[in-house]
Amino acid sequence: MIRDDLAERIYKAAKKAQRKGSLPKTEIPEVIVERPRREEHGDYAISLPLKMIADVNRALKEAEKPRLSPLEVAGRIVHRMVEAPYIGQVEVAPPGFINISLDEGWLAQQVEAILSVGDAFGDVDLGGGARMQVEFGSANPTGPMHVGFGRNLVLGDSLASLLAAAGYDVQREYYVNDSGTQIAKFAESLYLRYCELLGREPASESGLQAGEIPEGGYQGGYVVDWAQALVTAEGERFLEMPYEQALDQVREKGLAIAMENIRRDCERMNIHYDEWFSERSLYDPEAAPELGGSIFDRVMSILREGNHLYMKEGAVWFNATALGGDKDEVVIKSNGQPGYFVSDIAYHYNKFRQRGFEWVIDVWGADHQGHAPRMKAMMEALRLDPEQLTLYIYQMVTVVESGETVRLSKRAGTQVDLREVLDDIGPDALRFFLVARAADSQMDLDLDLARQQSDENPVYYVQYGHARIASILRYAEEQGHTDAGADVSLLAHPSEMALIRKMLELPEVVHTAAERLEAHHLPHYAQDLAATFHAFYRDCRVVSSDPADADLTKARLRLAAAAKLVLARTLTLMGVGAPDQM
RNA sequence: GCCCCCAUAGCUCAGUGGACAGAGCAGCGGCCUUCUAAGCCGUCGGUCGCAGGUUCAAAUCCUGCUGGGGGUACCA
Repeated sequence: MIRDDLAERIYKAAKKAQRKGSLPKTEIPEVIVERPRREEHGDYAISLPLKMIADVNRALKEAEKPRLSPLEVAGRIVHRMVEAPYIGQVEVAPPGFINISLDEGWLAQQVEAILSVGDAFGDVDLGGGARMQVEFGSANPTGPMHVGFGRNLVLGDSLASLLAAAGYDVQREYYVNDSGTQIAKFAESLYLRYCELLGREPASESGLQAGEIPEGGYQGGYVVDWAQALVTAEGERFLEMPYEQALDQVREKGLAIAMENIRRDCERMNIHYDEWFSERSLYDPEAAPELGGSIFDRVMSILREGNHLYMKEGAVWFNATALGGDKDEVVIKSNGQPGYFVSDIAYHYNKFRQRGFEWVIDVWGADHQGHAPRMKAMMEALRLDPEQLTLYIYQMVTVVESGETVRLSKRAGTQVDLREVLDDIGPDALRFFLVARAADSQMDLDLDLARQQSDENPVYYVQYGHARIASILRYAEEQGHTDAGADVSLLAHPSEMALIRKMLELPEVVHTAAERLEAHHLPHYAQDLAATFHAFYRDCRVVSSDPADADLTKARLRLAAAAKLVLARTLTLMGVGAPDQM
């Protein structure tokens, strides 16, 4: 990448200046190459001289030599710089910057370079093929997916795409929480509604009261709908069997409906998982025959052997505080049921020890942030490096409708379904909206505003750019133009150069976004790129009817094709469609 | 109380310790007889929450304060 190469050249130039005696031998800080805001400062700016100046003058004073200005330091570094084909102008600017512009002849050739790389343009090698997992979107399968979870889905999926582009071998996984208290409550609620619809009393041993969703149960209207589906598909047969058996079967049916809903929503969001991992399998000895028992059994014995467990008040606790956690955590509840935390331990044992992921990212909402310290303690207990697990926390989405904050609870049935919003504003606009905000700032989703502004969503601006290029290419073909034998060195117009420059930023954006786990850079770059294309469109006629322009037309068709490719890649990284027509 | 995140234009938000703080939307004024006007051009709009500190340089780092969100369960 140009940015890294430049950094190295500057570093070497500074070293050489020191060797040749034009600069004193001070320590050279890391060379940071930035993209200046202002055009007249070139394509890249280096402020190294300013960072060095204090040390340099201190050393000069000790040697009883005259002081230097940062500008002079910059000049002496530049003097030792080795040329490169991509380097155009190199300037020093007050107070002590080194500004570098790309060579325009080289820039023009990059159109061919981009086209030859094709769909892989934008890829960088940060990961070196390391096997990793992004686990995201793992909503409890006890109801339809809530719109707030859309943020989880979109951030997780875009991160996965970014990391794949950055050279990691990425696996996308959904953790199906198909065991535990929530599922049990959900099954009871569903069973109760089922009885109601059939006008029957719940089985006496259920302890349920007709018409009364139990404490902590699910009140949402969808439970009635799903119960109705059970009635339609299964009739009354669940009432003709013992309660325990009926509850089991109702739970399985309910789970299937919930998962089908979730899968459908993911499909619509253009999210495709490699694996749907069942929590229940952690307790199933047959799921891990090589362990000679369940994964749960295995981690319990590891924890026991590591002296991480103790008894208190009838429950088994994990001693997280001894490993730097903030508080201890219940592993086996006093009723004998395993708590969620032990599932997490078993799950991560499976991820790292059985499946061998080198790096795992769990995408969590801020409402789960309290678990982070215990998760790190868990890694220690499993004798794993805590650095291998990244807990990626995003702040909550609050939904505002008619000027009021909607209280969101799946159990109370007051949530806004993801599907509703998908129907309103569509997946592309929703994805773009959700990915555009940094994960650590909370966001308000004003549904009225979102509906009203869905036509104004910047995603269409970007997609329109792509469609416009497609249209130009179609038109060119109709007019009998091809880009065969094009000579891209004819490209020299400032708007052509600007477009090529912008395209070349994609690898840097991918690098930065992947390194910092910040997907929100993508939509901002996409808008920039589209704007640069629209400016090119304004200034440069691509398909000319004048035979004298035939060569330029060919060159510009190549440029347009490259721009189309880069726009499409950027949209794809966000999971947003790149239409050829609007 | 303690822990985490946030506060930048009317609104929604970008902004690697660097040069005059940006974008979209909203507002105002222009531009279609040639490849898509879902576009382009111009204009209006800022005590970067407040107060200190570090630095040659702070929206950015540190401390305190104010305001908002989340957490602090044998729920997940």
